Amino acid sequence: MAGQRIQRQTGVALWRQIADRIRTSINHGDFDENGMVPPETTLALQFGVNRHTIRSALAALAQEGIVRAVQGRGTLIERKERLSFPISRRTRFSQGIGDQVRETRSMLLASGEDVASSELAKQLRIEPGAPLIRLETLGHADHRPVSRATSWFPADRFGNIAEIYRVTGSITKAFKELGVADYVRVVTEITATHADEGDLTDLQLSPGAIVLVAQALNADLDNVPVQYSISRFAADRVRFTVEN
Amino acid sequence: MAGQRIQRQTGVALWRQIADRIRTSINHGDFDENGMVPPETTLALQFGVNRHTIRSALAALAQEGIVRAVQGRGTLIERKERLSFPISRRTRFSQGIGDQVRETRSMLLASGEDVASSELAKQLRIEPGAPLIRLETLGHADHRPVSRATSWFPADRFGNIAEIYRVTGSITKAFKELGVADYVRVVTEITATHADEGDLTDLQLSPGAIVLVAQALNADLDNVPVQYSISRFAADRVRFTVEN
DNA sequence: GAAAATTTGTCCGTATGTATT
DNA sequence: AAATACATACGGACAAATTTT
Repeated sequence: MAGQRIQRQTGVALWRQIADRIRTSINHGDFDENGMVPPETTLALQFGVNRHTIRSALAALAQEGIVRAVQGRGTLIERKERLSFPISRRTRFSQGIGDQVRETRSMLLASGEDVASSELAKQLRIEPGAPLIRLETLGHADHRPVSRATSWFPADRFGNIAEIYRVTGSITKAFKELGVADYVRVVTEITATHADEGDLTDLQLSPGAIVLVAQALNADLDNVPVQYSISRFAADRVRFTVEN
Repeated sequence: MAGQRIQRQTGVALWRQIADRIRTSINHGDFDENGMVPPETTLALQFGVNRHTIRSALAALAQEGIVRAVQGRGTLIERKERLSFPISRRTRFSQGIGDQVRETRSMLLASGEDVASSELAKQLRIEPGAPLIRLETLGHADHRPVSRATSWFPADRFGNIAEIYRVTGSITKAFKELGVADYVRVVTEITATHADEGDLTDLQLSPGAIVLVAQALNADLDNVPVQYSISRFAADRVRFTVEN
């Protein structure tokens, strides 16, 4: 790992740039041999900064719960994770990552009624202005938040999906109760952007963090659209895989 | 667009957080009506900062070529773009986006020989230590850089692919000359991270910018792996679409 | 065309945060 | 731990260019 250069006077403090890179390295498995981060003096040399600056970066990571400094021993890696989300016709939140974590949980943040915008109407193949149910959910894996999603459902078919979801905590189960035995992913659109205010609080991120945004359309087995959703994933914690 | 809150003392300067949000809003089409950004005083009020801080943010965006300030008139939006990259069995760089831009171009930055790491060997289904050809390429669309990629090919089959690519500027054509009539995408892995030093120069980004990273495996029609590549896209300029 | 209002550009000074030594 | 240098953020005042009245 040679010449990790860091840029000055870019509006991002050196300690934060370094913290971001160390976090990435940890998730990439660069320090797996020892289970700990290199000594502060080594890192200071590598990044070309003073040891105090490295200490600020490690303090930030310790605050996030990613590392833990032990006097006399070093800085231990507490947690590393990047969950793999397969994207396929059968994409679901919990099933795909079921073998990677011990516990997945989904909670309802809010729900309400919207009218279809022209964009939503086009996707769901309904009339603009038609009533929709909106669900805002937060997905956890092993007690860590990984994604927040907003989903829209045609109100005529799924008028009380919010209540059912609140009880079951699963879209798949809610669909089943409402007569949709199965559903498939039609298309997924993936972009990346900086975390907004809601991401920072809901996903417990720090400013400058990255979110992967997946806009997805699901349809029932008759190919009638049943759900359009916009999900925002903490980019540090996930990867998407597309198998063809 | 209410209450855009901004976080202080997080290691990320206010002007950079604000610049990132305005860039996102521009790409999202929030200011399409006038083709310009709201006045500095309005933005200062919205973000709850001094006008000077807004000016720093807009100066950064002007530096990127995204906006242009005109005294007395306002701050005009110069450019917004997000190319759509379909990911499927038939994924290629130029063909998928061919209808979105006037000109695509690909250039060879560097080439060389590597030996297969354990990870690369596993992906390409060859022995670790086997010789590989490495190509580093830069993809342009309409004279703007959009992606930089590093690709590896088994040297026994594709010993002089670098030369052929240098002439043709196309992986597909190079494969054809080397006896691979057609090839398909086996799997794509998508992550997002902050731009590194190479991204900043090659893709003309500013620090704190985001890159979408696609790690892809291509195989010939006998399902023998022929290429493993890691491509880094300027996240502001692209979106990936997965059709199932 | 002239005046007023709007909007960006530049200058001053002060306080706090960041990074090095 | 303390001193130093630079970046960041704020506040105010005024100039310059453009649009509106």
